[in-house]
This record gives sequence, structure tokens and C-alpha cells, in this order.
Amino acid sequence: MAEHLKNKEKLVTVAIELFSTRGFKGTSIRDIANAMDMSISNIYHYFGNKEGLLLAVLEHASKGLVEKLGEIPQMDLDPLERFKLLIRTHIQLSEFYKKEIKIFFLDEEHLSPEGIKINNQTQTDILQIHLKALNDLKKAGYLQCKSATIAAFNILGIINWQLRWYRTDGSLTLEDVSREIVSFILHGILGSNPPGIESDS
Amino acid sequence: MAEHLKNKEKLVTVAIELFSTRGFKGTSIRDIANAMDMSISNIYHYFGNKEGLLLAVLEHASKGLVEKLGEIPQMDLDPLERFKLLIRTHIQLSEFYKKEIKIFFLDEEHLSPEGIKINNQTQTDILQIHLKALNDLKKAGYLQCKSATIAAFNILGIINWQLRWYRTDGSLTLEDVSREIVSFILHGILGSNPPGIESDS
DNA sequence: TTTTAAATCGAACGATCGATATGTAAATTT
DNA sequence: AAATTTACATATCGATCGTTCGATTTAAAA
Repeated sequence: MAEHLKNKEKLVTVAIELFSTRGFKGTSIRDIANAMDMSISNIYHYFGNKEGLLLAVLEHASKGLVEKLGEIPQMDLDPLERFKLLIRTHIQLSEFYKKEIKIFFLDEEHLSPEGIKINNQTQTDILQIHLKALNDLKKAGYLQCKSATIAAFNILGIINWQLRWYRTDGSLTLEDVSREIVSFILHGILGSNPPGIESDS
Repeated sequence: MAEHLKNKEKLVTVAIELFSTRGFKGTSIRDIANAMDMSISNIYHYFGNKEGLLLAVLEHASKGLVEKLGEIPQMDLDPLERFKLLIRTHIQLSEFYKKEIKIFFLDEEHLSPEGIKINNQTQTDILQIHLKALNDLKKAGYLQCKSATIAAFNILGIINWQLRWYRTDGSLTLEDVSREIVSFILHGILGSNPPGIESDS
């Protein structure tokens, strides 16, 4: 039962695969139809037009990451521990939703108003999650940055960039990278006890 | 004199403008020809095919940033000051070469082997510049990170991400952001004298 | 001045694109 | 079982794509 829904979902999955590797403009409806072993017109039956498919992809892509990430700030933990957990989870989820996230960053430009809306909402949601974590740190007296917003952007930059350079087949495990990134975000490059910085030189 | 070279250069400039806003696949040769008020075939006379134009764009784009950024590590300064200068300069240059950099990150996927080569070389060059600065910091006893490479990637992530979220018409000046980013990179979010971190809890 | 080369154009080519019209088989509802 | 909706296919349309083919004008060299 519900075999048809399966195909619709599979269509979104295949579209994510192709959009993420070839881009939106670089992937034709025919490419997707061939990869699905399905007729072109059937895709139009499901999603109306190519952009409808992209919107379905964007919505599907935003759900998983935002929902799972949104659970972290509600956990009853020490602010600092919760913050560390947020970073580690975000890195793990990014690896899991690699292709989906790529689409968000790949075809930002030629997007319909509705697509832009979904895109902005997703990015805002994620930013707010990190901002809340940072503000909790501030209340607890940890945060030393002037602007929590810039700090949040910096954190997102680090995490999203890791998505570009990290290779699973390399020498570093994702846990190694995750630990190092958490340490970087907490202490920067000078460490928590830098030499000759706080002295009177 | 040399009126023909002018047009060839202008062609690259217009291509950068269009590629950066609509993407490579999203920009047709006709779009560029129309924007230049020039015939289509003339573009082929200059660059052979569409990809030749993209290669010219990539080469033009990589030159400016890498060359100017490469001057910093050779300066005779205190390692820490030189590092700060590198970050600040990189941020300023990123704003200046915004469109060019966008192309490097936009159409990474559907790129020819030669295009990939240029892309990789450029990214490697920039990474090496930052790695050198970090190693100089290490020699001087400043750097506390385990992996200078990951730190370099994190720095690139922060800078390149700033390119996405910073708006010139916002309330923050680029200098404000630059200062805050330098501080973040140096001290992280906990600051140089974080409370209760080094204690025995 | 003649010759050569570079710059430019208009017109067209085959391929591919997104999209549609029209049909049929299968599933669901009544 | 009949009616209706959903899931698919074939064939095709007009538009646009990258590219090419001469032809022409302009600039440089001889």
C-alpha cells in the first residue's frame, strides 16, 4: 500500500542527489526521470513544474536539520555543555544532511520568491538556535564577545565550511574535527591561557 | 589603440557580473552578448567556447586576491600583528572581489578538469598563506591549537561566510565586523580570561 | 598600396530544455 | 460492479541552448 507515496518520496531523494551534484540549472527533468526510470510527465503530475520539485526538495531538506537541531536548546544542561553539544550535533547533522544543505547554498541565486522564503526561514531558524545558546552562555557569564550575532555567524561559517573541506576518507575522523572545532570556537587560536597576551608587555 | 583588448577585458568583467548572479549554467552566451551589445560569435572568436570564457574568468578572479594576499606574509612584522593584518586584509579583499569569489564557490561542481585545477590551486594558495601565518605564530609560542590546518580552515570558513551575510547597507561597518572577527579568531567566544574554565571544578 | 590578420556580424544548425496534450492502466471510492 | 480519482506513458510543442559557417568590416604589416 501507499506505493505511490513511496515514488513521490523517492523522487525527492533522487532530485536531492542530482541537484546537489549538478545544480538546479544543471539538472534537467529528463535527468531525474531517467534516474528514476520514470516518464517525464509523471514528474509534472506530482510537482507541477521543475520549481515545484525544487520547493519540495527545499522543504524536505530544511525539516530534518532544523527540527533535530531545535531539540538541543531545550535540554536541561549546563549552558556550556549544551553549547558544546549543539556544535557537535550540528557538525554531525551537517555530515548526514550534506547533500540537502548543499542545495541550500548552491542555487540560492536563481530561486523563486517562495524558494527564497523557505531558504531565509531555514537560515534564520538555525541562526536563532545558535543565538539562543550564545545568549544562555552570556547569562551564565561565559560569553566575552561584544556581538553574539557575529559570533553566531562565525560559528555557522566554521561548521558550513567544514562541510566543504572535510573528507570522510581522510586521516581525520569527524569526531577529531568536531573536537578541534569546538575548542577553536571556545578558545580561538590562542588557547584559554595564552602566553604574553594578558601580561603588561 | 588596443581597443580590442579593452573589449576582451570588458567581456570578462561582464561575464563575472552575470556568472556571479545567475551562475554558469544560468547564464547563456546570448545573455553576455546582449549585456555587451556584441554579437554571439564574437565571444567565440575570443574564447573558443563557453568554458573558455569561464576559464578566463577563473584565472582573472584568482590573480587579484592571491597576489595581494600573498604580500602579507612577507612583511616584516611581529607574527601576531602580521596575522591580524592578514585577517583584516583578507576580509577587505573578499569584499572587493566579492563577485569573483562567488564564482569560485558557485559553480564548483560542473567544472572542467582545467577549471577544477585552477580552483584547487587558488584554494590551496590561500590556505597556504594562512597556514604560514599560523606556523609563524606557533614558532613564536602563540598558537595553542593542535591542528594548524583545521584552524586555517576555520578561519577561511569565517571569512568566506562573512561574505554571505554581511550587508554594506546594514548598521555595521566592515571595520566593526573585521575587528570582531579578528577577536573571535584570536580568543574564541570565551575571551582571553574566561571565568571558571581554568579552575579545578 | 597591397596583403594579411583581427574583429565583428547575421543567420542558421542540431540538441536539449521545460512544459503540455492526450491517452491508458491501476487503484480507490461509492 | 460502476464511477472516479490517481499514477503513469507516448508523443510533441515552441523556446532556448551552445556552437558553427560564411561574409564583412576594420586594423596592422608588408
